Amino acid sequence: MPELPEVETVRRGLAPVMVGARFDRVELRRADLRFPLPPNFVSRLEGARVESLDRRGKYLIASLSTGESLIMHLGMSGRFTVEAGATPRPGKFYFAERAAPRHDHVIFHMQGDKGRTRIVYNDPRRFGLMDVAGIGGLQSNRHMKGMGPEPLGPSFTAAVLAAALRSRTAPIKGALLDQRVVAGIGNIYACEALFRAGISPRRKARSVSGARSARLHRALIDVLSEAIEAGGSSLKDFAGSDGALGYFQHRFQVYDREGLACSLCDAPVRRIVQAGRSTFYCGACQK
DNA sequence: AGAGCTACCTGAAGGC
DNA sequence: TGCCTTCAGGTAGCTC
Repeated sequence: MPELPEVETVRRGLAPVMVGARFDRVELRRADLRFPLPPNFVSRLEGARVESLDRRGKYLIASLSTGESLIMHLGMSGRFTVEAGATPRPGKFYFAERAAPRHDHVIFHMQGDKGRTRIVYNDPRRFGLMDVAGIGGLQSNRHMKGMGPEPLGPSFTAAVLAAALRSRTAPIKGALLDQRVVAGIGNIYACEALFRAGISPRRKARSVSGARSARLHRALIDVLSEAIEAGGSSLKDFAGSDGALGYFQHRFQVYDREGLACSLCDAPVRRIVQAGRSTFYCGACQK
């Protein structure tokens, strides 16, 4: 489901109920997401207070009062829902309230100043993950290690982007999906940024330098910023944790628009497969 | 080291 | 209606 803008939207939805609140109880429906949850997952969280909720690439990171960090990734189909109020009794009432509890895998019962909330993690495909990094262990965590710069942070410059692309002979589209080049880009925003920059997704990554890399750098920042402002993109059932739908999908210029007219030149948008994934682009506008 | 491929898992949508 | 195939916002882990 989510790329950087969607994860940021989720973060903004969760922060008000998580930060400052305490894990009163952690309910595991199943402990095998993409990976098995780490040892003592529940006991490491219960009783801890959330000091802050941050995002790194497509990961959410809750810093805990214990000094440990809870790391969360939504995979393709992960979703958080916030429910206010006291924990309902299991049974009819609970299941009547939620549409599809079948894939509710982890439930955080939070106790905050203003009352109790349930934060429900639902993930049909179970490509998402949760991990806990020990004190001081966040940077060396297997999921954090080697991740590229934050595209909306100060360390992501056109020169940094060009340097990361310099040694690569494979197509630029695939390089953008490599989280070591820049963090948080997925299939949608890779396609959209390349369109905005007028760069063919088939072009060798190392030939994206100079003015081209500057355009791509700008396009990545612009498209991600605009998507965050729009609350992300809602495909299928993606919604922010408050249930609100993002609307950036209405502004896609190429993604999922095969055969439709390019917004710049009217040529039909093409779809090709690169590294096993759909790429959408305008053959006339992108060189 | 880089690049390509498979695998993980479920559900939706389309063809017949 | 139902069966089958294809596709989906990600990424780890394997080969070459």
